[in-house]
Amino acid sequence: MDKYDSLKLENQICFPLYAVAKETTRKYKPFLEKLDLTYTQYICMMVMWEHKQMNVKSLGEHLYLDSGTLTPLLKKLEEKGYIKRTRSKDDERNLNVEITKLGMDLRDKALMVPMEMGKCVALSKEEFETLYKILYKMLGKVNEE
Amino acid sequence: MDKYDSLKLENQICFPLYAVAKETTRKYKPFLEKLDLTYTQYICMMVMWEHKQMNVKSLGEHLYLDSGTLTPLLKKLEEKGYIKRTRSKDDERNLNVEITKLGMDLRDKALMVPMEMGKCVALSKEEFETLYKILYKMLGKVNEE
DNA sequence: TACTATTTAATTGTATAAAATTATTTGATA
DNA sequence: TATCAAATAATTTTATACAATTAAATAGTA
Repeated sequence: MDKYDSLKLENQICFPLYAVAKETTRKYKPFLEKLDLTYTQYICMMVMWEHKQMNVKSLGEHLYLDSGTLTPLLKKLEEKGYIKRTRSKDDERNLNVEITKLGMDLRDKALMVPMEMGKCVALSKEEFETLYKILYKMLGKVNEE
Repeated sequence: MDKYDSLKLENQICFPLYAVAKETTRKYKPFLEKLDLTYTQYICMMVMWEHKQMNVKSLGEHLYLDSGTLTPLLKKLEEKGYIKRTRSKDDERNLNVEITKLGMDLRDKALMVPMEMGKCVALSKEEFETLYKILYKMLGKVNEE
């Protein structure tokens, strides 16, 4: 127990958070490759599958990402043909993102992803729920103020 | 409850993991700037403060990072004067990383970081410990196989 | 010993991320 | 209405990350 204990990796909560997030994302790769998606593109498609249509700002709020990340990412998704980007007529500052037929078709193939990933996460139902609650609590707290 | 529920962000554990890790890392920035460190450089220094000396491979195992990330990062830390990089004489494949006097001096200033960050994480002692256990369990599981 | 396989860093290429700045459009108001 | 402020994406810059490849050194072995 010395003065510098607080600076040890093992005493920090943020390090395992960082490492688990990174390793988990990495685990997605083989499954997402079959859909020609990266992890960030995948979570973006998840929002689009559900909402069909959304502007960049809202998308960023859903995903905790800003336009610096989203703009190039959305251009790639558009190149793949999964979404369409158009300026809103009501307010030309807004860029509207809309899912395409091809994008919607991808949804059925994507069902395999959470199913396969579920096998990789070795948590009980209770642990899953506990983790879920704590993370969303942190997300609320980290974001406030 | 429909067929596609598993593809909603809110039903996935990996998304809040990803978001919390990202937002938490971002919270570090103002504190780490005072030390002229990024988050990745900081966790790298944490290992060096504790071990004083270590090769790139071990460092990567501690941090879950590979040479593609570490090589440029370590060069930057060397430029700042916090570490020294030298080939091992026993085995010239190994690059030995050693902390410098300047690097060790940084340790006292760094004590402020976990202290300040502690205030930002709104978790009870119990939640902290529960989260800690679950994350390390996942780290074990995600990495095995 | 000569040859092969393995280990270790470094390099290359692609994709995030975030902060800061810029450009355009819209809203507010004097 | 003219001007200023705010909102929204895009751009620029810097720093990760990781997969795949390369290069060098070492270990193993016929």
